[in-house]
Amino acid sequence: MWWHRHNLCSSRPVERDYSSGGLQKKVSVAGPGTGRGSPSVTLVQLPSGQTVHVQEVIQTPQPSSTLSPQIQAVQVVAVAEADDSAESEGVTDSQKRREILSRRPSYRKILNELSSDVPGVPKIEEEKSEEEGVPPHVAAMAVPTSIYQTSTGQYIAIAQGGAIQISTPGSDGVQGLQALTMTNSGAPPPGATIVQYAAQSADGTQQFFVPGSQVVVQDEETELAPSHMAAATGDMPTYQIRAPATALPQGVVMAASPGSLHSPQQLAEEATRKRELRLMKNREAAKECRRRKKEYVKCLESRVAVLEVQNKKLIEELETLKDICSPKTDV
DNA sequence: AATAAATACCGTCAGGCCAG
DNA sequence: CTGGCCTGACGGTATTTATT
Repeated sequence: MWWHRHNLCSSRPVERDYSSGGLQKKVSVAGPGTGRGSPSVTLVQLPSGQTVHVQEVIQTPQPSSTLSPQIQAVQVVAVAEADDSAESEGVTDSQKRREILSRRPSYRKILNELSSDVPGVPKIEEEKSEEEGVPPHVAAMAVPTSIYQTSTGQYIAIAQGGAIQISTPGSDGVQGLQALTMTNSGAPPPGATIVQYAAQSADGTQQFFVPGSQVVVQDEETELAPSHMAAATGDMPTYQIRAPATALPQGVVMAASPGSLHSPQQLAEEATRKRELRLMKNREAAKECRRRKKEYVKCLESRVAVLEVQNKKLIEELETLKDICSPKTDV
């Protein structure tokens, strides 16, 4: 069990919720004292119910150490104070809590600030690393206008210029990345099939039928269109992109180009598509955010370890100096 | 082995922040 | 001002650990 004050430099009231599996364990931190020149004292409520005073102490610059002048240490100066019920009651309501809570700098910012102070601390890259989701790969090839995720977890991105990108997320990143360019920029014939795509990858064969602006992406498990499935074999996943029919099976993602919306149904479909896209992006963002948070916590924990060692050394040094300055006098 | 508790992880929502 | 990004909060499931 661990708990931190995440933003060591923050003077705002924060509340940490280390909930897990429906059980909530909270560390409530009330606002620090208002005294400017003196160290600010903060009330911290531990999961056990104990309330402690936490005093923030500005570290003095130590050129020979790994500390930076901005870094604040957290010092527990009193333990087991009686609970302030009024204070804890005030934060139970979700609405009130949201009002109390305020934004803190992102983990990337915080960690980068730390890393600029401490050479040993690695920075969080501004760009996503290669093992992160689809967007980096998509952006590397073409700016996508539509991104779809199939029920099998594969991503399909269709760019403005007609490039189609298929990616299969694997355990350590996106695998089986493939791309093709549409050649049917002219008037599409009535019907579904315009472009067929079949690619042999490590995962198997993939097929695509691209009918102009409005497309349907689906996999083999939900529905098959035998007339278009020239190369569909076995259990290999198959996607079909074609003009939308009437009813869509579960798992089908509808898409329409923004310029061709007419009926309320199309508007609803567009809204659904936008929502799906937003959810997908947010999903990826949440993953990335959690990864950064983990990295940040690791960084803090390593700093704690370093500071503990340093503290120990300083105490030993102090004891040695004491012995030197005041040698025992035998009586 | 069965069960409970703890922990880890995920997707979604809400809302603040910020560049354009 | 707005759209996109980021992240806390929440509720859910899966996995691990402790207890009986």
